[in-house]
Amino acid sequence: MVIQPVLSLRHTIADDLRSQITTGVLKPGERLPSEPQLAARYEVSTVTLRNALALLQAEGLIEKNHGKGNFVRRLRRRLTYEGGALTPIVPTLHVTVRTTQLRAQGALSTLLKVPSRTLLTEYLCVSHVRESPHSLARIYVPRDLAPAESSCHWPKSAELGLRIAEIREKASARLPTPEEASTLRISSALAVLAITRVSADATGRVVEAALLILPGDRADARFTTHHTTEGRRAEG
Amino acid sequence: MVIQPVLSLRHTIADDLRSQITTGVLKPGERLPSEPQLAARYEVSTVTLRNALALLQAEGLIEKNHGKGNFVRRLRRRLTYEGGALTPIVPTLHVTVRTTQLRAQGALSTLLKVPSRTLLTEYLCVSHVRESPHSLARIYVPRDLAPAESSCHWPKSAELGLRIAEIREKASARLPTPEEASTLRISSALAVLAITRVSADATGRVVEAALLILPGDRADARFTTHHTTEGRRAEG
DNA sequence: GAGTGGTCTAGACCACGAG
DNA sequence: TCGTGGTCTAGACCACTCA
Repeated sequence: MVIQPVLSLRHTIADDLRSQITTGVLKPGERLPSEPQLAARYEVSTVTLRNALALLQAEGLIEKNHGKGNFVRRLRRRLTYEGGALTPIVPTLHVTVRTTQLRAQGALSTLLKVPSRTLLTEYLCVSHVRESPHSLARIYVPRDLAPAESSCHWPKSAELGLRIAEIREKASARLPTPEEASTLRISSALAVLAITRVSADATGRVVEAALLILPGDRADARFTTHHTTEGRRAEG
Repeated sequence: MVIQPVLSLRHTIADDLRSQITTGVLKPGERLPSEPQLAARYEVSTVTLRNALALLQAEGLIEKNHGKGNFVRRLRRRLTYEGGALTPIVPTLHVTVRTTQLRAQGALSTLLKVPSRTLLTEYLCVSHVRESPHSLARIYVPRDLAPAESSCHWPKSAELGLRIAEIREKASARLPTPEEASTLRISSALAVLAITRVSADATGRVVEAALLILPGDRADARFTTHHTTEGRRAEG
């Protein structure tokens, strides 16, 4: 028995604006009337109107720009991260990479199964789709496995992939940190898919660990598992 | 260059309360002072204080109860959904199941690859950990594959699992619908992990489709992929 | 400087829970 | 009935963008 409360004002307003967006009355890229104007139109306070907009923002329908206005988000193609694949990000995207040298420590050394203070190379990657940031990745590789000259891209499957025998991926949903939100230019109320990916070679040595952040409104992750003849059990 | 703005009041207050929770000054299960009291203590308006609490709520640190107060959430063991496994939910959990007969339609018939109006059995499952709801699943099975007498549990691996040759899982992050939030007793600001799982037999026939909702603050999904000898490519 | 969104205030009134 | 959180108001002032 689900109790259905009377819709609050902000939900009513959000529903109205949502239908205007989905029916095309408000077009992608278009600027909404200013908040005081909308508040007057709906005869509510600006606070209530802003609460309504916050709902749409969390759905990824509108985008707020301080000093400029609220805009209907252009429909972005939903991208799919392919789990278990040998390259972490769809290679057709434009990617900005920053390489840093650091030493393993805390959770990072646990993830990579290396002692503290082991030399690592970090690749900080921001992928873009048409000028707008799309996903964020922090990739860690033990220093002795990272090609020395890779200053503008991370090791490709040709370099590291052949070693990989097993990939473990852990997916979780959460809200972005303020840094992630500003890097990806998303609302901090929009859920992100956080994927921790650990790749190991045949000996069990971890050759790569990656932390991927995908905005929930435009990215999925897909995983495929094959079961041969009798159901093979996953190891505990 | 990340711009670091001065922390807003609500963030400052949230940070203070967060540290009180993590250091144990506020203990799990404990009730926080009332909102007017906290507002007076921090010398802010109740609106601002509530905004601070909303941040903690989205992190899963506190729980709001209308008419009772705000409570520190008891630390719940983080559960892991095992991707690719032959049973959709950890079997040790207590599960409430409701069975319904319906006909395929729209997205559902696409998912199951059956014509519209095909007879289906729906299993609506709510799993519990110690009296509190933990995850939500809607599982659909073609009627002719569902055991007729299964009124209180869905087909087990012994019944359906042996048929399964391939499992495809799509994971996405979003905010819960109001219904999901009230069923799972979570804040509607807390991200959930939504997993769509389609299992097919060796002939490619879909034997089960499941929609799983896992609260982001207490559940992960884990996927393991093995690559034999030379890197096997995933099919497009 | 004009217009926009971002944050905050000091209240009001309603809905829920428990005694 | 009383204390709690939920929603809302009508302002104020600050920060950002653009001309």
